[in-house]
Amino acid sequence: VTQPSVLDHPISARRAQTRERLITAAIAVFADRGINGASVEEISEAAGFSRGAFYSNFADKSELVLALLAHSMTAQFAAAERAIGEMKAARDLSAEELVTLALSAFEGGGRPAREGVLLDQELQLHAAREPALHGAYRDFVAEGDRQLAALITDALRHLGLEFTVPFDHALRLLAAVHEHEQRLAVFEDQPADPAAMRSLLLAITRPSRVPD
Amino acid sequence: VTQPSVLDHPISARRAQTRERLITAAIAVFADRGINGASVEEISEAAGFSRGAFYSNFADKSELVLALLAHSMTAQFAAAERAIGEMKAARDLSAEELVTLALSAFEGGGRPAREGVLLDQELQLHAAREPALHGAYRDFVAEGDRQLAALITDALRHLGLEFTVPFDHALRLLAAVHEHEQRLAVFEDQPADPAAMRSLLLAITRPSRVPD
DNA sequence: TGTACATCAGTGAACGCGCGTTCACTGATGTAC
DNA sequence: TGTACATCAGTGAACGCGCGTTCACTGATGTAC
Repeated sequence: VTQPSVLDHPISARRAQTRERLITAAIAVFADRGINGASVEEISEAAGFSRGAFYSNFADKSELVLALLAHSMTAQFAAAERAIGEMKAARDLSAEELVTLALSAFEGGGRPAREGVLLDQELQLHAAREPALHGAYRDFVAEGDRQLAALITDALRHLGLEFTVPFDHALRLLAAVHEHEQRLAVFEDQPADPAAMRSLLLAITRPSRVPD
Repeated sequence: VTQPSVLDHPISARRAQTRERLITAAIAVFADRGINGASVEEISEAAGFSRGAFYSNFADKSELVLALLAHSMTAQFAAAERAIGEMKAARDLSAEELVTLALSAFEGGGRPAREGVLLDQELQLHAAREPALHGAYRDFVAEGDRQLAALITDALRHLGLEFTVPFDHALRLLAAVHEHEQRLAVFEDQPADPAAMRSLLLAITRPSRVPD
């Protein structure tokens, strides 16, 4: 679903920067007010612009949401790249630290945890309600899974482990548990407790039979 | 957090019924419009009343949300009871069927799957944004976990299985995976694929050493 | 059982505020000579 | 480099709609004798 931009002109650097600032502001405002609860005024003001500037850059509020989805995707991929790098550099991490590191890249694309979790949940709900976004959201998830698969494969090799269950099941289990813990952590004062994740890892991995 | 009702009078049967109809309507409207996106008019109309009736029964929209949270809790507990009954009656279910049966009682309290999932997610997000609701929501989750623990204990005994990981970790893993699959199913046309759940169960259970 | 009155539950019109969106404008940036 | 003009990006006032909430009212239910 390619949404035509407001203008077909090549966008100037100044314009791109304004858009970027509006999107960044929207992330924060959406996270704490909700997509429906956030007003165009709040977003514009948080970005340091008037409402007019908003409408000069986005056809309407729903185009912003679309842009934000795309932005989240990009941010997530960048965070994944970064995580791969960190993982390769890390030498003395435990299995669940390594896996949590990998997974963390996939919620909120490296944003503050609470904000990223709430925004993702908000976007998911929004996409669920708009049939037009179902396809886009599925692609988003699928691509995320693909990148996550690469990361986890690396991590396992690095640790000398292999899964005792089919790889794609393992992936879904890890993602599910990570998401769940992150969501509950929003209501706690301390960060998420990694104990359940550790149990899961112990249960679904074993030393690799084929050392490299 | 005990919210005082609009009136302190004992509520008449008629009044109770109106409240009930408004709450039922609100569940459906919240699920597909979002809590913020649903108007008092839509809700009242769906229940077959005027807006005035709404304000005769709830101080304002946020009191309705509170009532709905309480209602969800009650519905969930009732569904849990029912699930226990069904489980005791069932004789020839596989392990993951039994566990999925138990878990299903805990999302949406026996409502249509899609509606229940969306509403729960909506309530969670709402509670996350209102610091005043954090405590109530935590209690809600804690009580749910307690009931789920009872259900799962029964199911395991029935199946002659025990967990290979600490019981409360197992509980969190099961809940996490179930939630995750339910949420993804909203975007698919078919119901959730139980394969990942099956893998999880295989990985974290073993035949019980202490037969009864 | 019937009548007179009091209270209750729900109606629907009205109000005012905030929001999304538009638009005539102005100051900033870019271009041509 | 400087001036004249054209285009672009953002401003802020204005508009109108929909929403939450209020309230004077009416028909329904309950009570007393």
